Amino acid sequence: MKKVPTILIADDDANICELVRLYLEKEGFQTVVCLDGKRAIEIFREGGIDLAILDIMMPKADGVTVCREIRKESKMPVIMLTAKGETFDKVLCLDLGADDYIVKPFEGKELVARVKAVLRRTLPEDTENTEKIVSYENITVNLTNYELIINGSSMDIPPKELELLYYLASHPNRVFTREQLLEDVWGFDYYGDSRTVDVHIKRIREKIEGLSEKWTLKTVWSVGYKFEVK
Amino acid sequence: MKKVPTILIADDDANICELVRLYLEKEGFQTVVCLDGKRAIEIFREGGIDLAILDIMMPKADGVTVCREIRKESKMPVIMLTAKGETFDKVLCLDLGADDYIVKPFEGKELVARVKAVLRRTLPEDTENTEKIVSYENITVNLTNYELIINGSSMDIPPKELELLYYLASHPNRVFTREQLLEDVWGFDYYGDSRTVDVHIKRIREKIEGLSEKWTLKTVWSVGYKFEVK
DNA sequence: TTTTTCTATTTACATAATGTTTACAAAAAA
DNA sequence: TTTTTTGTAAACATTATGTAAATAGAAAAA
Repeated sequence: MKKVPTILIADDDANICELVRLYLEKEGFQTVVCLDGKRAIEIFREGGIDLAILDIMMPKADGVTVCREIRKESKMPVIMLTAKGETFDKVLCLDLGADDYIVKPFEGKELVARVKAVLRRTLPEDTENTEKIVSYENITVNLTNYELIINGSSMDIPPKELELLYYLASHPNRVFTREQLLEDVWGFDYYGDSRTVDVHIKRIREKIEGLSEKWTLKTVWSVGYKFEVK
Repeated sequence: MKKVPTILIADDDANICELVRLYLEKEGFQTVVCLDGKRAIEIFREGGIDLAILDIMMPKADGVTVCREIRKESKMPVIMLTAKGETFDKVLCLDLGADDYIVKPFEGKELVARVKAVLRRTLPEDTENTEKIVSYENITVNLTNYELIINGSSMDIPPKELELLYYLASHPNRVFTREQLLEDVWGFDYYGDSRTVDVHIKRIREKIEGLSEKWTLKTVWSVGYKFEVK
């Protein structure tokens, strides 16, 4: 359900690259590393990058140039890396369109926090503006606030059940196989028993069944499940 | 329809004052100049100042003292001026609450850039200068006076807890992750343990839970916390 | 129809994931 | 100094999740 962000790391110092890579991968991010600015631009153009960490001082094309280049073509978030004492203007940096900057030497904690903060501010903007809410008659499934409201009162429901319900409800009347649900709700890299879906469906039903004539969680024999709306 | 920011310059060296004044006025800022710390405090108290540039070494009251005095009463941005080689601890400086510091001798470009950067970071917050008060039924969280009033009587609560409560209460029913709360309540440059949030939530709950049916601090499993209002 | 086979539902349980509380140390304020 | 606030780590508690097995139900075959 949640894609792992891929982060481009560009620094001519291989040790720094390695350090940053380790910190980020420990947090579950995917990383791509390169040692000069020219290569960084190539990788960026190939696509698939969610955030770039650019050293200011790099051979072939410095961080400022790379950042400017990226900004010409995209709003992808950028964090600049700068050595302490290096002549560098942080204002220039932010004016360039960089989203944040980190001064070397830095702590892992700080790096990770800044990366996460920038991603939170930039990535979710698409999803934050389109609130993840789906409603029918007297039911509202709100994935933004993790809320399930039926007949005006909010109900307690565990996250996975809510996600599953939201997924089904946001594609009303469409049947999904257990495998599809596992892939779409649990994630492409989830390797588990498809009976798991059944159990979750049951648990959701306990909470919502009989509360409306207009909608229901229906079993489609030998196929899967659907959220049926009349 | 943007008001021109007024900047207070305090330095015992009249030449420096003049230099700073010229740089800033060239950029369209309004300025007020004074030569010692005591006068700086007076001018600050008279109001109308948007940012102060304070030399650390000044007669009557040094920059550190002035900054501390200002911080007692307001969040007005402050930039410290320090001579190269002067014994000075930039950490102390920022801990004081200063927003930035500039080492003499400086270039006009740098000065202007830093002033603009600080204003950009701080002014927009000030524009939300409507009183920071939020109320529901029998609870009033007042961040302006650091007051928490429930059922008409004011309760003792430490500042951080109040800030957290205020933040949550001012976005009712919205879930925040621990990371978001750390960033928004503690500040973007805080890199502490996210369990810290839990502990603060617990401490707030000890003080406010059970005092109303209409609102509560709710845990949203695997997500974070929210201030729920019915 | 009856039987068989396949599929879904339910239950119970183990384990994993997450939240809460406590205790204490460090930092800040009084 | 003493007190209060704040942050951290660890023990503890709770909730969620996934799996397996037992049970029930529907469709297909005899």
